[in-house]
Amino acid sequence: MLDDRKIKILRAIVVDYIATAEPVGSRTIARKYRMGISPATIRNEMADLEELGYLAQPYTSAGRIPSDKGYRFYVDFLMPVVELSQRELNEIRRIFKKRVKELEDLIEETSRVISNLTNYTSIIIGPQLHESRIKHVEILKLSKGKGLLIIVTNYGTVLNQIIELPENLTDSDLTRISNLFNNFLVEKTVDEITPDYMERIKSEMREYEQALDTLIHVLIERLEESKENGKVFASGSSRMLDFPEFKDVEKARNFLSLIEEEDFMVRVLKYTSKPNQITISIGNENPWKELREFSIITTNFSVGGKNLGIFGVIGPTRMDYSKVVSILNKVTAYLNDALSTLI
Amino acid sequence: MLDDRKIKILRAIVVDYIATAEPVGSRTIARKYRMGISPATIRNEMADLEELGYLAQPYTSAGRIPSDKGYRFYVDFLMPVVELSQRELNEIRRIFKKRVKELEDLIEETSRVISNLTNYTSIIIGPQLHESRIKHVEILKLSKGKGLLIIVTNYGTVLNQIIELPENLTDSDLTRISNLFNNFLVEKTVDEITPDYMERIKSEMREYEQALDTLIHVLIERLEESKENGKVFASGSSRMLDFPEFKDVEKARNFLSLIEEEDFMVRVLKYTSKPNQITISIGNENPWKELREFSIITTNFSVGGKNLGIFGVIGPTRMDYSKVVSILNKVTAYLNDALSTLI
DNA sequence: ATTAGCACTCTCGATATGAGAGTGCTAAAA
DNA sequence: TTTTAGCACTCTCATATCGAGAGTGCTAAT
Repeated sequence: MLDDRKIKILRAIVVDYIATAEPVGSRTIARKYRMGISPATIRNEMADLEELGYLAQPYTSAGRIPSDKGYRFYVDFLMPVVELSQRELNEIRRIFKKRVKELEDLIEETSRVISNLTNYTSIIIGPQLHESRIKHVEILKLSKGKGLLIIVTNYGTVLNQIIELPENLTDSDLTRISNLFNNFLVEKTVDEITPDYMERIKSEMREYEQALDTLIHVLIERLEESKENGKVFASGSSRMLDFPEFKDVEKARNFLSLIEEEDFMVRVLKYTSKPNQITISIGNENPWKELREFSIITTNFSVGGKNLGIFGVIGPTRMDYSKVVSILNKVTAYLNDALSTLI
Repeated sequence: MLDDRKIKILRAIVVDYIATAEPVGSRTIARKYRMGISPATIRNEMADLEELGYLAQPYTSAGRIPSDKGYRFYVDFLMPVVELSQRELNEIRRIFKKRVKELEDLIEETSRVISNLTNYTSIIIGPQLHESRIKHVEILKLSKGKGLLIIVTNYGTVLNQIIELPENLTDSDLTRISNLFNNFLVEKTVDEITPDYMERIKSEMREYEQALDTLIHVLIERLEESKENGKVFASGSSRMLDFPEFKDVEKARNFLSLIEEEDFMVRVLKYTSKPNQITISIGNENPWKELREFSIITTNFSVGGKNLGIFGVIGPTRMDYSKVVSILNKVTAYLNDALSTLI
């Protein structure tokens, strides 16, 4: 294990590098962090730390920068808990004081605040409906042959889907079918609504067999989809171009295309996050080589203990971990609170 | 007016510059575009064209590049109509063959195709509900004190809004209120639902006066909002970094922040577009100085002659205007068609 | 065990240089 | 009168050179 002095030096390097993005030299540390030992001694320690894998040197005779392992050590053992400033707190509160329209908007706003406060890119996966309960089902006729299937869940999420209806179906037929669906589906969780279960509806109403066939098919497909895939929002990807890490346009381009690939980002967030805790994934710890130079910090939000969605911050490995963690902590608390009173 | 030879030269310069992003010299034109006149003659003509404001010189003794006026002339008089390739046609058809879930998804997909095919950034304002008719209103109880107001329009768009309900309201109260709302609102256009009109509902049901008060307020607010503001989608902003215009990170950063500002982009699209035609706005023709170096091509989509939304492509003034116009034309046709059968 | 001293390494910014592309002008050719 | 060849000139851009500066590792002294 590292001795006390090595730890102090490692901490100084990580902190300084996060702040300046410049490789940190022995002289800087001695002067700026008042270690009480000479640069030469620090140099020796730094050589040790490099050998142990905590530091790296961009090129011979430059200062040192933290390696992924260095950041990991910092994150696990050294990172301070920072208090948010009054300004930051106000900004968070402001969002959650506004009256909400839809769940989705609240979540989108949340993503925006996180990005504003951290200056990194924020990504959020909206409500996943796994454990939600059906509140209401409605089938409406829009025009000849076209209808709209509407499903409402107890989280206030509304799914809808344009469907084809047999032209001879009357309004009262539709009402009967709607009622039947409601009888079968209301208060069931999305997970409980299996194709098998739905087969029973068909036997209830043989007369509409054909209409029900497609209807049920569409409904199941739609629910299946919403189980896993909440909508994805990303905010503040342009902010990243402020960091020296992206002064090279090629790198900026790669990062932005990555963010635009929603499916990929969903997989990343899902893989990275663990329920009810903040997880930090640093550089090469990510199993995707495209993310080798990024760190991802994720957490989830929930209501009544049920996991609803995931959000995360992505930035260069030289990330202000402690600030991001504080902000995520605070925002999650507010969001969970808002959700539980909202619903 | 320009004589024939000047026009030929101007065209050559615009075409070449759009393709290469390099200032075009007299020699290049003589060789590549086989004018049958010598570079010296071309030089004289180019000097004239510059004096007339159609060309500009990035610096003394570089080649010429088109000015905004030059592009404008090209767009108005010289631009060829290009046929789409089979590949491009297929890509467009593929999108519109898929079964649609919601109107919004179709629109989002459309935006994505446009960006894919043009390689520029595509922006789209989703359905504005001005002239849509209310199909159905539903008020559901989600939990104690919380409810959900759902409004369905004849375009299959579903608005929803979480609301507070008096705790003592029973389910049958809600049904009565829902029915009342439906009686008053169904088949009305969004524009027709004014606060005055809604006052009459209250007089119908004095017993629920307080509940109705907030309910009506929320409903009107929600409709008001949806009249103007469809959701905004942007696709392919990262693509822009491929253009040499953005090799400077600072410029890339500015562009991306611009795109992220949805409100601004909505204003731009609305100001730029004219109903039922493709409009092209070049560089300084845009009244916003932030857009001085960009061109915007917009058009709108509609169903049954009613304007539903706007979409546009934004890119550097050195834009492949004819290609973008062809693609927008084709996509609008397909989209309008899809919308009319969808609804 | 620590540190001063020093030679050495590497980057980075400034400066110089030359090739290349292109122009405008003049004078000759058509 | 119009076109063109020729040429001197301008400006950019890529490359090379150079020195300052920052930082290191090693050695020897403390």
